[in-house]
Amino acid sequence: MAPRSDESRGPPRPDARITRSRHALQTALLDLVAEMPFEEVTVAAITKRAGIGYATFFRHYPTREALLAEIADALIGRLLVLIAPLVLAQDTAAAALALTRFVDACRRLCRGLLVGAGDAIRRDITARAVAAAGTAGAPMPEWLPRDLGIVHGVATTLTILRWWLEQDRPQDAAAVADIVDRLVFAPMARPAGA
Amino acid sequence: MAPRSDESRGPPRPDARITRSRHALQTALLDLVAEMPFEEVTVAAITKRAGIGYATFFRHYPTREALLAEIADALIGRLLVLIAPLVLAQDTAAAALALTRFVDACRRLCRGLLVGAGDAIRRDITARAVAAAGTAGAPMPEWLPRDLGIVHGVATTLTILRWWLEQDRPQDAAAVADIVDRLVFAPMARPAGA
Amino acid sequence: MAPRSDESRGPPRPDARITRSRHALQTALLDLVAEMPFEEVTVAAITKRAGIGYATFFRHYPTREALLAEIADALIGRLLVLIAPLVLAQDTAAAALALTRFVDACRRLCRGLLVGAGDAIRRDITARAVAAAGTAGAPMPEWLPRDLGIVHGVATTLTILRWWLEQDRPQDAAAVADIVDRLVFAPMARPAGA
Amino acid sequence: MAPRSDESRGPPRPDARITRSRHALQTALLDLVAEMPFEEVTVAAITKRAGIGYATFFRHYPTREALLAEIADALIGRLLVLIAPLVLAQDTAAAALALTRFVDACRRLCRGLLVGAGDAIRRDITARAVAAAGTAGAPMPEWLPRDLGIVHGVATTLTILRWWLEQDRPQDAAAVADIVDRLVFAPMARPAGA
DNA sequence: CTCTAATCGAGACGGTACGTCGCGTCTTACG
DNA sequence: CGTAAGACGCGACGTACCGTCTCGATTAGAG
Repeated sequence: MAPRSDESRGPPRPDARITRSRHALQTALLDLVAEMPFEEVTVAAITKRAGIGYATFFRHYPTREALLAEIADALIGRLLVLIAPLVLAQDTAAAALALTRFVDACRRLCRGLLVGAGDAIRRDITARAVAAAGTAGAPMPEWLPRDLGIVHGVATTLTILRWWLEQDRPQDAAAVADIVDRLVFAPMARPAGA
Repeated sequence: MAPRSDESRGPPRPDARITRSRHALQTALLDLVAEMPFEEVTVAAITKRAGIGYATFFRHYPTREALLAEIADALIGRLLVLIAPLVLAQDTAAAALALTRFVDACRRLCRGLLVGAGDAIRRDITARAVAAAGTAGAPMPEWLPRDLGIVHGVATTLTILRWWLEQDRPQDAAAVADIVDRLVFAPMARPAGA
Repeated sequence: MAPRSDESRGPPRPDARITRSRHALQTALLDLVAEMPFEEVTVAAITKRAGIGYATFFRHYPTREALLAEIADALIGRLLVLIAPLVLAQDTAAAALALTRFVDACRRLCRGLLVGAGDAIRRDITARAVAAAGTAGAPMPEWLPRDLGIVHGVATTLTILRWWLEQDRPQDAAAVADIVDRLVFAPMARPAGA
Repeated sequence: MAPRSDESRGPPRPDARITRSRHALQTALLDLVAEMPFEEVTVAAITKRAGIGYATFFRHYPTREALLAEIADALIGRLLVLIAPLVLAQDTAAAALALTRFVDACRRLCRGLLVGAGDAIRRDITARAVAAAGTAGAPMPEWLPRDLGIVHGVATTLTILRWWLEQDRPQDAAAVADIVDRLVFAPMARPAGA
C-alpha cells in the first residue's frame, strides 16, 4: 500500500480534484486581495469564496502565505523569462520597458499583489524575486556587493511599480520604464569611477 | 508672577504618571523588538515587561503600531535635523555620510526597527519618514515626480540600511554612505539629459 | 488631636459638602434607574449625572448597592411607620390599602426600584424589608414558621406590587389592596384548621 | 426502513462532539453553582471545570445565563409533567405534595439553582416557570388577573422552596407541601366571596 | 476673618472578565 | 473508507468596569 507515495516525488499524479481545488483557492485569493489587504484576508474567507471546505485549505497549503507564494512565483517566473535575456545583454532600457509592459498587461493582478496588500506580502514577493534574480547571473560593479545589489534592485523596482499602480491617472509604461532605468538599472551599471 | 501661567497653553499638565507609563512602554517595546520580530510582540508582553497593567496600554496607544510610530517619529525627527541642511545644500555625499553615521551610532535601536521587525513596521517607518521628508523641501529633477522621488528615496535608503545592519561583519559607515550616495542620492540629482 | 473622632458617633458634623454630594448621588441613581436596569448603571454614569468626581462616589458608598440600600431604607422606613400599627391591630385590609396607596403616591420611585431594576436590587430591597418587618412584631399562626412568614409576606407583596407597577393601564389602589389582602395577609392570618 | 429518517426534521445532526461539550458545560456549571453564587461563576471557571476551551463556550451559549436557562428548562419541564395534571384536577394538596417531593428528590440541584445563586438567576428561572405554567391551563378565580396569578404562584412557590432548601434541618416534604398549599394554592382557588 | 484641614474634581492606574476572531488540528458523519 | 464539513483548543485582541490612588484646587467651619 502506498496511499501517499507521491509526497516524496515531484508532481507525479496531478489528480484532477487537487488541481481544481488549488486553482479555486488561487482564484479566490486573487479576488479577495483585489478587495482588501492581504493581511485581512482570512482562510475562512478564501475557502468560502472558493466554495471549498475550510480544512481542505490546509491540505493544499500550510498557510495563506504559501498560497500567495505559489501565485507570486508563477508571475515572477513568467516575468523573468522576458527580462533575464535583456539584463544579461546589458540592455537596461529594454529590460525596464519589458518589465513595465508586462506589469501593465496584468495590471489588476499586480495591483492586488503590490498595492492593496500589506508589506508582509510585499516582503514575500520581494524575497522570491530576489531568489529568482540571484539565479540569473546579472553583472554587478565591484563597489556594489552582489547580495545588496539584488535586494536593492528588486525592492526599488517594486517600490516604483507600486507607486505607478496606485496612481489615479497612471502614466505611460515607457515613461515609467525610463524612471526605472534611471533610478535602478543605470546606477547599478555605473562603474566605480563615475 | 503667576505660579501656573502655563495653564492656558497647549499641554498644561503632563501628569507625571502618564509620562512614566508611556516611557515604560516605549522602553519595553524596544527591548522586546531587539529580541523578536515586532509582529510577534504581544501587548501583554509589552505591558508585562513595562510593569504596567494590560488595559493601561490602550489608554495611551490604540495599537502596538501607534506605540512604535511614536518611537520611530522621535528617531526620524532627530535624523532629519542632521541631514536636512545637507540635502538642501545638495551635498549628497555629506548627507549620506551623516545618515550612516547616525544609524551606526544607534545601531541597536535601528536594528530593532529595521531588521528584526516585520514589514508592517517597516512600512510604518517608511510612511513616517516619507511624511517627514516631504516637509523638508528637497530639490527634485523634472523627470522624477516629486511624490515618487520621496517614496523611492526613503524606501531605497531603508533597504540599504537594513542590508547593512543585518550583516554579520558590518562594513564601515563611510563605505555604506558611498553606496547610498551612488544608488540613491546621486541618481535622483542627475538632470534629464544625463 | 482627633481629626476623625466623629466616625464612631452618629452624624456629628454633617458637613454641607457631604450632604450635597450624597444627595446628588441618590438623585442621580434614581434618575438612571428609571431609565435602565440597576445592574447596568455604572458608577461612572452615576457620578457623571450627579456632576461629581468619580472617586468621590467611593468616599461615600463602598458600592453601588450601598447607595441603593440607603435609598430603599428610607423608603421602607416611611412605609413601615404607616402600616405597622395596622398590622399589629390585625386590620389586614386597612394595612393593604395603606400599602398600595403609599406606593401609588410615589409611583415613579417605586417603579424604578421594583420594575426597571434587576433582581439583585429587588433582593436587597426584600432583605431590608424583611429585616424591618422582623422588628415589627407581627402575629403569626402556629403552622407558619416565623422566618418563612416574614420572607413570604414581603416577597409576595413585592411581586404583586411589581406586577401592578408594570401594568400599562394600572388598576385602582383599592383593587390591588384587595388582591394583596386575599393573596398575602389573609392566608397568613388563617388558623391551622382552616 | 430508512436508517436516518429523522434527518429532515428539527435537529438533523446532533454531532457527538456538540452533545459532549454541552453536557460538560452543564455539569460544570451545576458543580460550580453548588459552591458559589451563580453571579460569581465566570465563563473561564466553567470551561476550565468542563475541560473545554474558553471560546468554545460561546459557540454553544451566548451568555452564562443561556446555559443556565437550558438547565432550568429541563428541570421545569420534568416538574410540569408531574404536577400539571393535578393542578388541572384542582387537587391542590396533591399538587403541592408532588412538587415538594420532586424538589426533595433533586435537592442538591434545586439548592444550587435557588439558594446559592443570586436573584438574577432566580428571575430567569421564574420567568421560564411562568412561561411553562402559562401553557398549562390552570383555572383562576375572577378577582385574580390571570397573568398576576401565574407570576404570583410561581414566585411565591419559589420563595417558599428556597426558604425550605436553605434550612439547616429541613422539614418533611409533606409539611412544606401543606404550607405551600395554604399560602399559595388554596388562596388562589378561593372564590370571590370568601 | 482668617487659617487649616476635610472634601472635592479629575482621571490615571492595576486588575479581572468579557466576548470576538483567526489559526491550524482533529473528529465526525456521510457519500 | 476516504473526504468535506466544521467543532475544537488555543491565544491575542480590545473593551468595560471596578475600586484604589495621587494630584491640586476649593471651601467649610473653628479659632
